[in-house]
Amino acid sequence: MSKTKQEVVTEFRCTEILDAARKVFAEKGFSETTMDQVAECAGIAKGTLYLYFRSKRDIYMAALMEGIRSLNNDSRRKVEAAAGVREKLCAFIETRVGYFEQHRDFFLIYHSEVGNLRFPQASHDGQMSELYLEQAQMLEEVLKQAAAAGEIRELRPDSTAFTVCDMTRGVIVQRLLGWSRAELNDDIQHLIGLIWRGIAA
Amino acid sequence: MSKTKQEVVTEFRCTEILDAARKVFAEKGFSETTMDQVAECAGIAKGTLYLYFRSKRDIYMAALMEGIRSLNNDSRRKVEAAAGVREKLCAFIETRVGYFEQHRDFFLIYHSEVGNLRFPQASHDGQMSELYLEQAQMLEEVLKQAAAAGEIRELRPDSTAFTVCDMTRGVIVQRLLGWSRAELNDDIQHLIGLIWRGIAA
DNA sequence: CAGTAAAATGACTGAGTAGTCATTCCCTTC
DNA sequence: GAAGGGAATGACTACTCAGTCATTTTACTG
Repeated sequence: MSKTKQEVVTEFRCTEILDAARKVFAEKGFSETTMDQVAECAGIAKGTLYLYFRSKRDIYMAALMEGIRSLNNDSRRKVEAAAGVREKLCAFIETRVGYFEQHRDFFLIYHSEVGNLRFPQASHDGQMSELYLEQAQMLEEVLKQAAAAGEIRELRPDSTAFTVCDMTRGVIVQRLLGWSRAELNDDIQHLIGLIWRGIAA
Repeated sequence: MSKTKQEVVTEFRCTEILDAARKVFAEKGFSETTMDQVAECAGIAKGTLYLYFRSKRDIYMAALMEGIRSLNNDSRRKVEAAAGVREKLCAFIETRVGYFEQHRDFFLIYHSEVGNLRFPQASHDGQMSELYLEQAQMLEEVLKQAAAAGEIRELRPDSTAFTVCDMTRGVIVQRLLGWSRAELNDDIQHLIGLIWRGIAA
C-alpha cells in the first residue's frame, strides 16, 4: 500500500523530469543544456534529478526512448488495425506525423538523434538504432506482403521502408522550420500520393 | 610575389586544418571534439589553429560550409548540363550521392547539422539553412518547369523538392550505417525509380 | 505533537577544455 | 652567418558544469 503510493510519487517525479528535459533539450540540444536548466524547468533542485536518474545522458536517453516506444506502439496498433495495404501505409504515415506534431519537443530530440545514429556510445549502446530499425522493419513487412499479393510492384522492401520513414520525418521538419504553410492534412496527402504512385503496381 | 607565396601557405594551412577538422568532427561530433584533437590530427599545435581561425565553431562551420558550397556547385553544374527533366533529376541525385560517398567525413557533419537546423545561432546565423534551401529551390525550379511542360504531374514543387533531398540523404545514411548492402548504383536507380513513378505525369 | 526516516536541497568540488601569449623556432635577406 | 621578423608552439588561465553530500525540509507514525 505505502509501497504503491511511493511508486506513484516516483513515477510522477520521473514524468515531471522527463517532460522538463524534453523541453530544454529540444530547445538547446544535449550539449548546450545544463542540469541546472533541467532542474529549474522541472521546478526542483539539481540534486533531486540525481535521486531519479543516474546522469545527464540517462535523462536524455530516457526522454528519447520513452517517446520512441510510445510512438512505435501507436504506429504498430494503427497499422495492424488498418485493412488494406494502402490503408496500412496511410495509417503509418498519419500516425507518425500526427504524433510528431503533438510532441514537438520529442520530435526535435528524435530528429537530432537521427543525425547522430553513428555514435553508438552516445545512444545507449545502439538502443536508438534498434528502435529505429524496428519501425522500418514493421513497414518492410507490410511492403513485402503487399508485393507478394501483387498490390504493389516488386521493389526492395528494406530500402523502400527506410525511404518512407525518411520522407515522413522530412515532412515534419519542413513544417517545424516554417518551410511548409500547407494544412497538415494536405502535407500528408501530398506525401502519400507521392509514395503510392512510386510503389503502386 | 612574396605575397602570393604567403597566400599559398595560408591556403595550404587552412585546407590542412579543415581536412583534419572534418575527420575528427565526423568521428566524435562537435561537442565531443577538442581543439587539441583537431590540432593533433592536423599535425600542428593548438595555438596555430587560432592563427587561421577565430574559434572552434568557426573551424566547424568553415569545414561544413566549404563542403556544402562545393557540393552545391557540383550539383548545379551537372543539373544545368543535363538535357531532359528526368536526366536533370538523375544528375541531381547521382551527383549528390556520389559526392557524399566520396566525402564521408563531410557527409557526417552535414547530416548531423541537418538535425540541428533549428538552432540558427549554432549554424552561423542560418547560413546552413540558406545553403540547404538553395539546393531545394534549384530542384524546385526544375520541377516547376517540368510540370509546366507537362512532363510530370502537377504537385507542390516546394514540398516535393524537399522530399527528394531527404530521400537522397536517406540513401547515404542507409549505406553508411550498413543498412544497405546493394551496389551504390542499385541504390541510386532504386531511388530514382521510386521518385520518377511518384512524380511522372 | 514529538520523533524519525525519507526526500529534497544547493553550495561545493574536481575534471575538462577553449582560448591566450610569452617564448622558441625558422626562414629570409644582406 | 648574423640580424630581424613572422610563424609556430604549448604551458597556462579562466571558466563551465556534471555530479556529490552535508544539511534542511517534509511526511509519516504512534
